[in-house]
Amino acid sequence: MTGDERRDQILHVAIKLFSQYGFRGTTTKKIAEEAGVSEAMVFRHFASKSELYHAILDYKACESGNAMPFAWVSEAIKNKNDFEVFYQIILNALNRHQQDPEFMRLLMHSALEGHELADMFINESIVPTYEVLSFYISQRQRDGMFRNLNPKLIVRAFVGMMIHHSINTTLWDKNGRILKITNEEAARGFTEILLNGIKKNTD
Amino acid sequence: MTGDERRDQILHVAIKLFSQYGFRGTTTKKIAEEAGVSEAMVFRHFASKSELYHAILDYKACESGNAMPFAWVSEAIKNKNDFEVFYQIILNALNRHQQDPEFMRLLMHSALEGHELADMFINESIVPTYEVLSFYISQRQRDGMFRNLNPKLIVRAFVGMMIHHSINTTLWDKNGRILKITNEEAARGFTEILLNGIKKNTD
DNA sequence: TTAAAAAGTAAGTGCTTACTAACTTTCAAG
DNA sequence: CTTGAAAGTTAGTAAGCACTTACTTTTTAA
Repeated sequence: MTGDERRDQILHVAIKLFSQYGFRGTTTKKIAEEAGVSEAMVFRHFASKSELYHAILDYKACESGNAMPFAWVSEAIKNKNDFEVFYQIILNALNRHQQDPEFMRLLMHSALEGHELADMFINESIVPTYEVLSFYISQRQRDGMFRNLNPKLIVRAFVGMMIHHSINTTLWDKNGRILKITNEEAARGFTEILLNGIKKNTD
Repeated sequence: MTGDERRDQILHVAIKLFSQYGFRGTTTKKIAEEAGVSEAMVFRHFASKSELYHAILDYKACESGNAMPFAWVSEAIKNKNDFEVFYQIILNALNRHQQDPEFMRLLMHSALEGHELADMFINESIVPTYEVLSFYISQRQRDGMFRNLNPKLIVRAFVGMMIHHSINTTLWDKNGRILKITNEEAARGFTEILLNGIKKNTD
């Protein structure tokens, strides 16, 4: 195996283990074992355990960060298609989290252990969501379409439904013991509840 | 200091450290240091580190478990006072989590590390919430007051707003950089959104 | 007053950890 | 072929871990 291939393989093993056991809970020995090499090889590719963690940051930043947030709903935002705006954002998030459940765990470990991944995610994903959505909501309030609730509170309710459902389906209730539905159904249901909850009663 | 006093003190130090650094991330040496005793004293009171963890379980179970879930909203449920039912449950949860932010962290560490505290919490707190509320919701749907959405999905939306807001205020957005409101305002806002979101449009 | 029980400690044990030095194997270019 | 760099290993190191043993000090009750 070439150097780059091996480096990549070790990185992926590390992502898997860090997401399962956290940074502190993962040993370099275990990483080496799972990668099928000696521990010394891990340290040939990554000077230290925490450099390995930072390599994961870079990798994850490249993988998801360049997704140009909300470009794909800008059309719906422009057309003021309320349902489409919220439905697409939820559905996209649920699908992404389901495809990459490791990332959710990695994120939570990082948040609890106080590493940078959590900050990175908040600044690059959560904060923009709050900004874009609360701007859209206050615009629709000025249009007289939404009731005058605190826009940030509405976004928190929205993000809450979304994240909590993701965490449930990928972490605690994997087999759907409490609730088993498709992402489309969930996205539709949450969007309906939210929109009816904040719309002015004009119909 | 008497034996019981010392035991209690060590227990509380352990709760604080486990909630901060997780089970694996907390050393018995650190616990002893913070308690101002030698490490041997920790092992005199608790045979092992994991017995110490289980003592915390018992302690937390006694502290919160006997709270007789939903006794205090049974009146509102009987009277079918929708607002009061949801408002009281959210407000109570937000206040409890704010008073004891350690518990949220302990819970999340436990969920990620696969310890029993998370299961305990889910079975004794989350599952009953789902049962009581989805029963109430389907009853109100039969009354023709709520729209026919999946009751469990509604509860998930509800719990999502609640838990996510708690986690935000106690973990990530402590100083209210993203959103700063009182628990009463949050509870009122979430309840309004949810109820308007699921009510039949008869007004 | 005294003896024994309880509270507390110092100094370890053997194992695991992140990390390293010194060595061997593989393999493609000259 | 041969040679030299890259891929790989073995066998460590010092520090840190949960946990123990053998000891000293303090408190309490007869």
